[in-house]
Amino acid sequence: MDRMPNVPPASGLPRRDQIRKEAARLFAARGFLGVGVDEIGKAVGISGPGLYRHFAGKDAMLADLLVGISERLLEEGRRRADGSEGPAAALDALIGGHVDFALDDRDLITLHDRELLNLREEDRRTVRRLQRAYVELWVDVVRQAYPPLAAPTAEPVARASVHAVFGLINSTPHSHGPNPAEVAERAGLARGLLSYYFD
Amino acid sequence: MDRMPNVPPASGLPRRDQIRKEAARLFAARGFLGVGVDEIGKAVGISGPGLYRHFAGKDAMLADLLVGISERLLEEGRRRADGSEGPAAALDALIGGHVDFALDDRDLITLHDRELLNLREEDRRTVRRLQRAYVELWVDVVRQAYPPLAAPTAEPVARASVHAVFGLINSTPHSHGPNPAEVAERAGLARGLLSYYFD
DNA sequence: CCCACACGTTAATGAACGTTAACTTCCGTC
DNA sequence: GACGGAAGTTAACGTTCATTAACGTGTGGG
Repeated sequence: MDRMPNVPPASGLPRRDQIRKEAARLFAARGFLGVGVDEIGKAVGISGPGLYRHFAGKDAMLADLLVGISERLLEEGRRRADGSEGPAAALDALIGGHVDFALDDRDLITLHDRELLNLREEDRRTVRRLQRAYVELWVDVVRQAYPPLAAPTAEPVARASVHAVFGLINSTPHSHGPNPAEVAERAGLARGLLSYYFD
Repeated sequence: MDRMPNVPPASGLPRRDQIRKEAARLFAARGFLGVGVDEIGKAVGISGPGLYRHFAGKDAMLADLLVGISERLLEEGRRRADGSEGPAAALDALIGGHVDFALDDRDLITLHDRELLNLREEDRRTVRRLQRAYVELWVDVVRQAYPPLAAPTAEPVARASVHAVFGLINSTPHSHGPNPAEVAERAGLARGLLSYYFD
């Protein structure tokens, strides 16, 4: 019986990373439940069941993607905030970092808030915890950067402002292609939104 | 053979509206592909296939929901903008209207930008066209309300601002329960974001 | 009275899908 | 040079699910 040969990755990426990338692309385009494992396999040049050598299952792929992006957002956000001098610079660093993610990992940003409900309960808790910590980081920095928001009663306002900035930046992939000028504009808008509280 | 009796709607709503409501709730909670027709049927007190007396299929339910909310948003937005005196009042009216939708049809607002990709090509085009018209309405009003944004080069900024306001208002259902105070706060934030361009 | 029709029911169908099983191929190592 | 494990393959399994088929029931107008 003749069978298809075992052909190596052929790309520079390790197979596991290649799977991550293609799965993210497909999930973003048609939703987690709208994509079959055979299709993911075909995208990386292997058969569907072949994926099980690299991930425990389809659920595990989604969990890997969402936990990964959440961890990297938080980690990089902390690194940038800590490496900045003063709250204003920290805020600029956070904005820049988030914009970078929205550009480089556009698919993951899309999945990040759309496919949470397809995670196993435990993974969902993990991701939510990371997301919460990331928001907390932003809220702290914003309240330091804009003293009026430091008042206890202004906490919900600060939180809502942060969500508005996320919505603004994250809507980039939603609209047109990766237009750097437009993205820079959005970063400027984000600063503008927050600087409103200076008046 | 004994069978289950035919029991009438039992609720004040017509069956079709009852199905709309429950389907929206379930789709919002677990995603279009994550909900089976039997489950929707059970939620309204009939069997799964019984739904086919009211809708042509599961796809048709989603299409009905998304086209419906898009039409109502546009229609009500136009009514409010036309009924206002001056651009500033029109903008306030638009914000108020959108907030009302986010409160009253919270599930639909969630679905509106998450389940587009599960529509048949034709329905997707219809919804996108309505969404685009709604955004256009907002952009026009915003540019009239804030003269600096009327400049041709400021068009992308105006558009991004509108998306930011949507993100801000629509994130309400994402977070906690239906807290009127918080929603009012978000409406205020939305005005604040835009009034930034007055300076 | 009856009968047409709206509105249900249960059973069956057929396709899609995630996962497991059994088997093959290639390569680095002793 | 054998061999063990990593990384594939195809085939099969069991479920789930949307949809259709066939059949029943209540009700309002003739």
